Amino acid sequence: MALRPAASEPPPRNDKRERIVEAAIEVFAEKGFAAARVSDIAKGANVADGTIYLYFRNKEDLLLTIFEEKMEEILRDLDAALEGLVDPVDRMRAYARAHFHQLRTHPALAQVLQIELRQSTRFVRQYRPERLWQYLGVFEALIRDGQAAGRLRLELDPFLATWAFFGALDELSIQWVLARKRDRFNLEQAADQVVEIFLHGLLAPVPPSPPVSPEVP
Amino acid sequence: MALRPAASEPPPRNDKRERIVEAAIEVFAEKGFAAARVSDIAKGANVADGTIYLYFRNKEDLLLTIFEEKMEEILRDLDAALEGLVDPVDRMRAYARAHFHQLRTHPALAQVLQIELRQSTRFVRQYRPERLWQYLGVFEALIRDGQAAGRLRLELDPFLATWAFFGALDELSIQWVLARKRDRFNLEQAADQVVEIFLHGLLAPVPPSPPVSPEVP
Amino acid sequence: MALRPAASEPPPRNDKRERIVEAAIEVFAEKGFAAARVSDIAKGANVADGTIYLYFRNKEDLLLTIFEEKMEEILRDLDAALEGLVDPVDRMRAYARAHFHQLRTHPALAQVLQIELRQSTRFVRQYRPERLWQYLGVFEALIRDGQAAGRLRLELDPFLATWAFFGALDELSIQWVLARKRDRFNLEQAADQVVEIFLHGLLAPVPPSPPVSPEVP
Amino acid sequence: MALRPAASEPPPRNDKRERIVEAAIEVFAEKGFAAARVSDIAKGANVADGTIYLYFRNKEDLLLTIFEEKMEEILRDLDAALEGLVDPVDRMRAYARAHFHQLRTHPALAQVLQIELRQSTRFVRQYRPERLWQYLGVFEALIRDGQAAGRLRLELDPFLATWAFFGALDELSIQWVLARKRDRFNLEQAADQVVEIFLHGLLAPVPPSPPVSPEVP
DNA sequence: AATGAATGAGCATTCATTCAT
DNA sequence: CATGAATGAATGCTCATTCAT
Repeated sequence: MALRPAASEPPPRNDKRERIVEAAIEVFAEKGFAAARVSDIAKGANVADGTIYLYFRNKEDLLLTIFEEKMEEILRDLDAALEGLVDPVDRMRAYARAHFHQLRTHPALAQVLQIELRQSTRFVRQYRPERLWQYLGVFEALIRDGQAAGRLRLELDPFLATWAFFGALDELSIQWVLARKRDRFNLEQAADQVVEIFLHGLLAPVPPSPPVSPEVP
Repeated sequence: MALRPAASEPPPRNDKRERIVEAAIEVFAEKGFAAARVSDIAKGANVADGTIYLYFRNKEDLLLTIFEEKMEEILRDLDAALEGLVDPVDRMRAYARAHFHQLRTHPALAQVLQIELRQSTRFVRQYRPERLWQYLGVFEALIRDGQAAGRLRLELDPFLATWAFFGALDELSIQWVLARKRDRFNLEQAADQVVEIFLHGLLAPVPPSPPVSPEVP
Repeated sequence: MALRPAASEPPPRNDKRERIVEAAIEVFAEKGFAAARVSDIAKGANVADGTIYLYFRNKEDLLLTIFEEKMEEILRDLDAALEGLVDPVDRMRAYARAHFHQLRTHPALAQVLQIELRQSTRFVRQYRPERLWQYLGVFEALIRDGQAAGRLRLELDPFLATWAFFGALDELSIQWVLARKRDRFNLEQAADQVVEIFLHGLLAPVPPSPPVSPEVP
Repeated sequence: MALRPAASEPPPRNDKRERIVEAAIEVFAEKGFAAARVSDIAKGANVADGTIYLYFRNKEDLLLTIFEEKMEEILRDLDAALEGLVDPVDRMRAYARAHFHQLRTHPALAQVLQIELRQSTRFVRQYRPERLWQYLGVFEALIRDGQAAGRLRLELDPFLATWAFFGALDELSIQWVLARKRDRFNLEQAADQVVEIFLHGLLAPVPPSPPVSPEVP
């Protein structure tokens, strides 16, 4: 009698649903949301077209589901990455690295979240992406904490700073995703530079006030 | 015999073409690129459907044309805004303000450039947006100049810094475009804060090195 | 331990089958044959979708079964209603009343037999509704008997008369079924009037031949 | 050289629309409304599928349009057939003959109006078939006039009588339409018999009161 | 140049039916 | 017998684009 292994992991309870989601990520990434055919996704998942509609209301629901479920995973990873770090500077760096690490390890998903999701009118216009706000909220909290601790400047609006930081990461992400030669891009280094900019700014430290007196002989 | 007035201003050489472009901006902004019907644009421009195809290859070409032509205007405005400013800091501030000023004065166009343009698979994937690079190039040059002049830190990659800065502006732009209550957002202030962050960073200035406790002998 | 009552009545030998038929009548009547989903019927009958196919070949077979089985009941009722009546006039009146009584007491079934059944291409075009002919045959026999007995006019084709009578009843039935305010309609009175028309016709009796001779003094 | 008649009738102003209607009648009659494919109709009319939607909202609209427009023609023909006839009996006979004449001369249309139209949920349940009421109204008025003139019995409800008469005609029409061997059916004769029944009823005239047996002393 | 009627490719979605359990 | 998850065929309709006038 075949014993199931002492339930270490629950067996893929919903094999088909999972396969559909994964296939959809691939197809959306490859062909774009609008051009993706439901039947392509079904083929990719090795199910019948109609099966998709047992699990998802329609094609767009599938896209939004990818966002919801994958963001949840990403949020968990982010929390794990920041765990134990208290210094805002450390947390900021870990945040940026986690963002880019996710990107590198799941490029198709990244493509979907970065590009395709925005093709959904409903997502961009009507949907309130709670998970995205949680994601940003982690950064915003980090800034507020840093301000409270006196480590970060009080005169900067945490809300603006958060969007600016996210925008910077996001733009670089998009460029990386779109870049044909992704190697040209060092994501880790990019993460560090962005953090560096946001921490210290672009300005060169004021040179030790060059002796004002002219070099007149 | 009707004489044309002594060409003081070039007569609106192509009235219809212009009307189509403007109508397209409005319709794309309102309904989104995918949902916008060519016949809606034609109606808005007061021309027949077929007329659009005398001036544009297809619907997407119309979108790309909006990008090309409007970016050209925007670039001219940007150049004008930076004219005479030499200090990288001044130029950076003027750049951000010009960016947001454009946004406020042409919200429908902003909506199209920020949101709808990205719905075009071709734009995002195949098109080489030369004009966008010019736009970014102005900022990149500014950084290189600042570095050369010793005003900006040399260890930062101008390319990364440019994308990061543009991403920050862009993200805030999107949020402003999508925000229902746009008043809640002060664009001028946002511009200054973003520049402030990129110049000085988020870190609070190191407190004037609290007397390190004297090297008491 | 729950004992079944000493089989006074044969236990509903096929509970499920019966429930499916009744549910189908309700669903067909409410949503129409075409719009009725098999799963709706299954839900109404509290069985699984697949169970329906253990008892019926397909959805249309279910409709035809309703016709067959219910017509059988209706025929029994009709026979009972005419039992003992020999005079063609009495039988005709009883026939019409039974027709409309059935209508009033089983409106959902009436809706199905009157309206939905005709939506079935197969029923209308290919099916030879034996039971319907039996139903009509009762009337036709009644006419032939009446003719044989000298009570009814010989020059009228019993076949045509039967269809005409049935058509009259049927049209009034449809109107009653479709009428929102069914009360406005008195079915018993309608039955009597239809019979009256078919018995005596619409013509006013010739006035007692007004004394042909002029009232000349 | 073929001269067009001095613009007596406007040339078929909308060739395509007309062709679509005629093709739809044929296809609906042949395959039934539900089974009729829009592309079949388009093919029959020698137009592209999409062209149908320039003239009709959808497939059902096409069906209802057939009803509306053809009933209008039929009503005109009916009026013409009754023109000049004043006696209710004459009018009744002409009505029945016109009904069946229409049937014989346009069997495909008859099939659609008799059978397919009833397959349209919307027609049967929601639509108020004004044209049908006009058609019936002609008969109802005829009865009222006859009653007013003392020719028809006052105690019969004109409304019921109308539906009964229409039902009789309609049922015979359906049988004729469905009959494979239509010849077996003599429509003119059927018309006359139905009228005969509705005028005089089925009852044999009371035999000249057989000498009630002599008043034997 | 301008028109707008006509075209027809293209695809998401439904739901009756099946069949492994 | 019963289940209900899975199947996949089948099609009405839209709308970007064309082209005869």
